Amino acid sequence: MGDRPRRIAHLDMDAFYASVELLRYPELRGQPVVIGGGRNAVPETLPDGTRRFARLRDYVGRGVVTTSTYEARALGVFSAMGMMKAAQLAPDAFLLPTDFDAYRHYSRLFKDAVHTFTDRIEDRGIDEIYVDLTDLEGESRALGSRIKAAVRQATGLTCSIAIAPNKLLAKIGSELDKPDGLTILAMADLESRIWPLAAKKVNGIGPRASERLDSIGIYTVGDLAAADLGLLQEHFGRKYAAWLARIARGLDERVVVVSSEPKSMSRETTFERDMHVHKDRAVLTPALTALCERLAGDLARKGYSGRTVGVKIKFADFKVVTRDLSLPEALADAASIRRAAGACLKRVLLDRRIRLIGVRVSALERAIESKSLAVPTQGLLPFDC
DNA sequence: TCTGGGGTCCTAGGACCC
DNA sequence: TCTGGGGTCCTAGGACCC
Repeated sequence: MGDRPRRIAHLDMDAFYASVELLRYPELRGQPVVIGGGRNAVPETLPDGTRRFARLRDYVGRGVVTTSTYEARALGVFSAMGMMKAAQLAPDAFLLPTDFDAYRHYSRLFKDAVHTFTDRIEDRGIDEIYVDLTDLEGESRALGSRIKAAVRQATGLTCSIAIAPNKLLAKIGSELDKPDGLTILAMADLESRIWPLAAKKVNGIGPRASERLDSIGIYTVGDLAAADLGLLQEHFGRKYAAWLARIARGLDERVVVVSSEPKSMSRETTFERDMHVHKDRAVLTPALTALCERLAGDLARKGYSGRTVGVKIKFADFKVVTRDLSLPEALADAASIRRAAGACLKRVLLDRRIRLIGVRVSALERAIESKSLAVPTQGLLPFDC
């Protein structure tokens, strides 16, 4: 193609899960609503046709908030917050269960709508995408408006879009005018619009890096741009320091990746209470088997097998250990995964109560004809020790 | 009343091979 | 009695993202 400057859009659906729920339950519009309850949060339809909703104060368990409406966010309730803590902040907020089938449906609708403009789309999960608009005609703002209108037409939902010279700036930009935002960023806007932002607003600067930046007096992207490279290298290593220096200048060459193959698939579960390795064997062993069965179902449905099986254990103190086992041939069936997982588990010192167990299959290959591979099962099953 | 589930990528050491 | 050096695979842990 030509040497036109790149034009990259980042599109982010606004409060996606919550907004999908409001399509279904319009009477909750304008209310604080939290998504993340279990089956007991399913609304009850009364004889007169009105619905009764669960309230956050009624929640009991170890779940976290998946999404909340802007009204709930105003009360301090955000994604990933423990539900019990959220219930303290907003006891009267309405609570709904997650319904991933519905969210996947709307995800398909909005992505299909954008596909009518271009196929240069990178999937970034259920509610966001990058779009390479470089080869499209039209001024950025007009193009952005048309895409937003198409998404709204297809789904009834709003999204926020930023169009910028690269993915880094587009991603940051889509947050700047949420919800229902449209932001156009050029390199010339770096100093006025990006440098004032907290460093952790940058995709790739998480809680740990952010904390360490704070500790050396770097709070904003502008601070980062002004920082001495040597200082950054001392604290973050050569590679990450170089990356930090580049992003502070708004530089990012990553391309929009239109298709990719999965690298791993996994299933995990957190128990309602921490499990005792011996006393709760009757819970743990079937739970592990069930995870292997669900994982085998995922692999079969998507047509993959894998050569490496791994287990994950999170103890009551939140310490996580993993064990991997690579096999001579790819496998995909539940019994083989279960045997390999059992072999992995024997290498874990199970000396504390267990909060979570998980199973993963990686080194994936497209399963033409997946063979089941016998892993030697000698001795006791895990948890039976 | 803390802290889910499904992913990706990076690092780093050791084994093993040439 | 001096111990080089790639390359690749495997494993474990951890940061980060949605």
